Amino acid sequence: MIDHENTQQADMMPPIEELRYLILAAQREGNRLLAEALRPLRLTPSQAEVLRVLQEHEPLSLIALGDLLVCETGSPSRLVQRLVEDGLVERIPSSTDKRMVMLTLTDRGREVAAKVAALESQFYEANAGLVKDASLPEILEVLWRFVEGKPAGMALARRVGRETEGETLAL
Amino acid sequence: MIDHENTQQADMMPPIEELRYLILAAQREGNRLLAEALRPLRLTPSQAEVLRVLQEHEPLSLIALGDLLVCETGSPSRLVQRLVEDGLVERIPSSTDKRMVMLTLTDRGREVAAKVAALESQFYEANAGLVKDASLPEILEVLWRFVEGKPAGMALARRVGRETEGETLAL
DNA sequence: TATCAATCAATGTACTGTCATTAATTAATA
DNA sequence: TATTAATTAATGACAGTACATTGATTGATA
Repeated sequence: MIDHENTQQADMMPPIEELRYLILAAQREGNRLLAEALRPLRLTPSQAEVLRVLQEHEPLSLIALGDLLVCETGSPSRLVQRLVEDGLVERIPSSTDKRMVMLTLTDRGREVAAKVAALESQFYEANAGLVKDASLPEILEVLWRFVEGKPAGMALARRVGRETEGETLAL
Repeated sequence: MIDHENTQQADMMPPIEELRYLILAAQREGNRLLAEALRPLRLTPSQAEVLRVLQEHEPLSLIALGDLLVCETGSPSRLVQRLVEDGLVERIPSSTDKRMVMLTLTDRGREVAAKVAALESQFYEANAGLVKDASLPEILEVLWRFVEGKPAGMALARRVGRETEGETLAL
């Protein structure tokens, strides 16, 4: 008999569905924690990601920034706009290609980015205990398989630090 | 010497940060895939979650629904509003408590919910291959540890199907 | 019963995220 | 060179998400 609808264990959610919702839940709650930690800096998690990416890769055009962000797919114009208004990021029209805008951190942007990095380190340390070192690689592997080739996965692939090796990227 | 800032492997992202962004990326891409699959039904993933929860737990007040949703924290008034407008959900003012509104699926809502369930099954089957059965329990455990006690985690805990056992819940 | 606190739903506000479209510019091709 | 296609950034539209507040109702307490 097929365990289809109403057997003894009826409404038991299948583990794969459980995984889907756990990923959703973890993302939401992680974001909440991070948002709270970032509030004193008056930054949202997405804005913080922009600062951190610029910190490590500036100068970047809008499209190049977008290719490094996990938090957004399209062109992050509006995300950057607020950071410019807040004096953390500077937009310099490219002289060679009049379509492009080059983004750099202001001095204040650099200071704030450093604070973000420190906050994030704290956050990671606080939560490192939840993951046994042994299981971490397996978890990473599964998640990588799911996102590889997709926009957010490709953005992350460009950022995990294998840039200098150059063989796995093929941008 | 502490591997602090600029050694050989300088900008290597720590695995815990990699995990954070992988969870973000997986959530985003999963949502995108699901949104695409749901488009023929003219439903968003959040709306689909409401239908599925109602399918298994109706009737529900708005607040009780909110306590079962992973996709949202507050009261899902507006989320439900669209489903009512589309004729999938019905709102019946409670007679015993005039503050409450009881939500049920319409006949069409039940049909659509069944289609959603079928689509989701397809989605899970298509992606089941990514997870080795062996590693799934470990992954679930890690994610559970992270979300437990938090709103989204509690919502999910109420839904994974251990309701009838009753010992792990303590709502 | 009268008062106060808690609960439920709704709503305002701001920001996020996705998709589609537009305008300007550059690159490719006839 | 002239035309067409592709690229870059910006923007409009819409739904989602978070947090705070409001108004009505109910429950608890004096």
